[in-house]
Amino acid sequence: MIRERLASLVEKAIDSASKDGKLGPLTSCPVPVTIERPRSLEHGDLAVGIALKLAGPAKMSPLKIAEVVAEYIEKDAEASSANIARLAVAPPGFINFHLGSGWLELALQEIHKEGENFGRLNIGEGKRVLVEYVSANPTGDLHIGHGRGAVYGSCLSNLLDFVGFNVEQEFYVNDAGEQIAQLGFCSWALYQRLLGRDVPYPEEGYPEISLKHFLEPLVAQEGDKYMHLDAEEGPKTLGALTKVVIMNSQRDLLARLGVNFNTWFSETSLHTSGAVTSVLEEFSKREMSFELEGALWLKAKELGDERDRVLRKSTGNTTYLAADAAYHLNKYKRGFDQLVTIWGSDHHGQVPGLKASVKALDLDPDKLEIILTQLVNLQRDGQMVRMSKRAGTVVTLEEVMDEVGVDATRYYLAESNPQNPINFDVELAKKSSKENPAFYIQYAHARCCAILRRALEEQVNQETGKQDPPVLTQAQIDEYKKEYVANAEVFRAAFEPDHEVFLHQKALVQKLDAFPDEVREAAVTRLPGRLARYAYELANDMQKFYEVSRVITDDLSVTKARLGLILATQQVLANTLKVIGVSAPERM
RNA sequence: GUGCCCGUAGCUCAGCUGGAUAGAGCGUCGGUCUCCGAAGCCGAAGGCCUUGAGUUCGAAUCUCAACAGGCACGCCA
Repeated sequence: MIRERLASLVEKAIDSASKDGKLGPLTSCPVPVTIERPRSLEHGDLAVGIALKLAGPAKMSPLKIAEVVAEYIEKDAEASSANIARLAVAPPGFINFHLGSGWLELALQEIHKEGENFGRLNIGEGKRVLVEYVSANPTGDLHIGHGRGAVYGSCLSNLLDFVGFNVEQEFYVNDAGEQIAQLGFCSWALYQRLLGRDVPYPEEGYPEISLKHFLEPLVAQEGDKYMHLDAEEGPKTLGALTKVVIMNSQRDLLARLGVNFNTWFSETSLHTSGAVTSVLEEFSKREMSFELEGALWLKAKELGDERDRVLRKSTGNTTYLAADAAYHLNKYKRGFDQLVTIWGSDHHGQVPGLKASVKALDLDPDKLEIILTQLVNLQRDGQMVRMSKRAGTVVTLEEVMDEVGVDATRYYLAESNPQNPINFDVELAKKSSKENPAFYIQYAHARCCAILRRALEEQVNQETGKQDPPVLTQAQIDEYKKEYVANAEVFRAAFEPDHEVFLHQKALVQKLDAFPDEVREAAVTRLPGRLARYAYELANDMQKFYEVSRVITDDLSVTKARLGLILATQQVLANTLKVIGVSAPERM
């Protein structure tokens, strides 16, 4: 908020200066003004590097431009009333602002006004967006890679919702084709074996050990009622049953991770409804496909792919791409304004094919955004854990969550950017689970709550040994909350003249104030992990503030002001944690 | 071989659309609780941003090349 106001002041100054002919050939500000945060405190609270960007078009030295712009800002009546304490030009051409406490008071008031909506934006304008992610085969346990996609997709969905999109989250169930047939054979064999019939287990199938825990409850519940089935019906029936068991287990596990879907879209339904055949007809109607050697091909090369792709094999079976094309056509037909598809990076080879099929159907390719999440290398004590599905040595997501804790797992996966590969060391994560960032942030939140509780609770007087009454009553707190909204000046008493102390206080408020900017940045770059890191920084600033500023004091006006600051901090921490899907406990 | 992703402190990661002295956490070492939660705070050590060119006022950031790692290159899903 502060930055926005400042940016418009700077822009205004540039406009008037250029109209006065003070900026060479410029007649208006050609580039948007962005206010930055200087790294070093010596450079002030905020800075603008616009003069450096204007140097080219204005044909003047950046320093000179900065001086001119600074002069115009100082002339501006609004600027002088806006409580800028000091303004300085520094080489190579920065304009640095030192802000007075008035800005800070307004920032705090804003947070109290908005409450749980502080940081919420409307860049989505209510547009409907579908986020598809995880989309694992229902043939086994989810692993850490799925976990990453799940957490990323979930955080992105929360974030898009927070910035005003109407978000739906969908899991595409790959429940058709070869893999599910394999599941049928394996589960049928395993079913019989569990009930004592000596049949061989398919050698090429999923490892027996990775399927066993899904079949066991099934056997316990259903008993031997399917034992009479033949070699055709057995795999079909058991496959279908096992699929449901696995899907339920995936759903439950994801829910534990805070990942919840609106819809589970079945690939099979695309085949049974005729959507796949109809999309193939659509391709041929548009002359975007051709037959060669008994197979049906998509003319993908014409549409930017490096080669053409098979839609229907010479066996008559359709390919994965055909189903995917049908699926995405279905998404478009459902009327979303934006489609976000999140895939593991091992599927990046499919991207051109999918994009080509979208173009071939004359759908708007700009609506479809495909985001790839890089792989997670699972380590244990620095040693790479080789993941082999065949050997059954996959470490499941559930095991990781059990070992390192749900919040820590979620935070760790949320924090990283999807395009970077990450190493997840289970032992390290476990070891540091007491000092991990998720804990630290939650601790800061709990501490804010503790301060409020402290104010409301009776205290044992250390000298007299008797109970002292609470410093504040709930009625007073309620009264204060109204004041926080009504009058920004109540916060003035929170700040101290002592420079060192004030720096910490100011840093905290500035960080709070930056939240909406962080949200915007995270949303447009599709990097919700920024907010995870922001939460950590905010927690850090809160702790530093806490060290030097006593909240509950004898001075009621100071107590009131600082409590307002603490409540604002708690609010923003809670808002951030909500987006990244980590719980915000009141005590721990 | 081709395409995509990546290479920043001992380890795990940030670094926004090129901008001021490259930042955190963990780990290491040293301080700090008669006082709102010490799961905290303060300080120190730790860097040829893989290498080499280029673009420019200015590059960890953009371009090209090399080197190293990962993934994908099917009428598999």
